[in-house]
Amino acid sequence: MDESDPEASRQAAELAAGAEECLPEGGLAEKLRTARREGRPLRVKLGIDPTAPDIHLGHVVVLDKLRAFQDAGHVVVLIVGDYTARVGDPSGRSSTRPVLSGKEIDANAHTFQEQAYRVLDPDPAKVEVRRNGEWLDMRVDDLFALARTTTVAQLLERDDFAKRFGAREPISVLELLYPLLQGYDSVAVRADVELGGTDQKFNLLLGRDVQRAYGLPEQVALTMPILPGTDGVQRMSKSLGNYVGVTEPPDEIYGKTLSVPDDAMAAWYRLLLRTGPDPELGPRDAKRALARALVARFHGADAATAAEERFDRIHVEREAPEEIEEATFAGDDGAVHLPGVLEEAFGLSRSEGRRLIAQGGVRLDGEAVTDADVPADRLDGAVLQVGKRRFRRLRRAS
RNA sequence: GGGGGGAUGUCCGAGUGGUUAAAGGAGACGCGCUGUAAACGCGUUGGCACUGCCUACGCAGGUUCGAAUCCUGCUCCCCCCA
Repeated sequence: MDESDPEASRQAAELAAGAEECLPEGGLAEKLRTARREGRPLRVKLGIDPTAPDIHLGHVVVLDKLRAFQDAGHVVVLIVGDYTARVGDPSGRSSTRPVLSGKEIDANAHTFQEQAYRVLDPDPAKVEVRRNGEWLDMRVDDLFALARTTTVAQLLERDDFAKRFGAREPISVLELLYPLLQGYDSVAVRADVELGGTDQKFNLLLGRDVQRAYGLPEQVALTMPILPGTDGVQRMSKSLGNYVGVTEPPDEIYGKTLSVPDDAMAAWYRLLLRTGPDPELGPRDAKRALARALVARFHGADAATAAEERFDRIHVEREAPEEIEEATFAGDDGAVHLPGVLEEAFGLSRSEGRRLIAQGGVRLDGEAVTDADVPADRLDGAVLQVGKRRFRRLRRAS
């Protein structure tokens, strides 16, 4: 390899820091040299799925890396997978995912972009947003040409395909086509680098084959480690419900972070803060510091301090928070049936409310309620609490 | 074209005529404990002003004193052979 440009090698090492893999070996430095020679920035691609627009911390790991490329003067190409989404999810075993309308995709793409810009530099010179419908809405001849670039055996090498094929589980033809379509995106936008989680490794590498088939230079595939979700085991994902969204309020980000099992804490530190925990701190304080740092990142330092204070007040001191949302209840001067109030205030079903009362999970001004019927006088102005973290101040409806 | 298998509660999954609102697990929720919305233990987990009633096992009918379980038709899914 050409070592005449140590600057490129240095920048490549810096950009690949924290990545799981950066393939091929030396490819990134080579790309940087080429780009410099041609006097242009690298085009760094990320594909996004417009069916689940909310960005969570798992995305942030990849977006942070994109940001690093931007800061080094390169251009990020976000590809909204509108066309692939319109086709619908082919694997839908139990229920077919509803095919999104153009309007929904627009709305989702907009939301995604807005949230992604909390991490990315929104400077139009540094980010380009494209829809793959621009080029995937192709003629059948062109689709045939694309399909010819790859064999079924190649596609079946992908781990999850291989497993499903081995287990005699269904794989639709459309699913097999997905990696090709994604690869064609790289052709269309002339990607120099494509990012993704480690689960994307196959697709990113196949993109190289597709590019080569179209006579284009092959992209570098850069994969980032997968962030475990709040359960500490499975990858963070919206559908698994173990995610922390970047637009969530400070208290949610703080609390959810504290609920992460200790085992996963090191991964969160490494992937989200790019440091380790302070070795002076015990696990509890290390996790609190992590939670503060994450809230501060998306809401500012003051919000982080405030979120911690509220958390301590509710969970450590077991007191009601200072500010409580109000809820009204209808009642004359007699007894009020509490399950109805719970339904009104928290959206619980009445049966659920009854159960909670029976289990001592409902409190009025800190005292457990034992009877489903409560005098109206006792409710007005009182704090109604369900479990540890749901509070409402009651007001009689006038 | 032929043959076989399947659709059960939020999810996975047992149940093949009678204490079955439906085993078990996961998830969720509550209580206790605590270092926290962690871990662990216990409990709850269709709806309804609830010692009762209503609605539920793909959809629509039927048989029966009685059906998730049997029959008929329909819809959808999977596998094998060609």
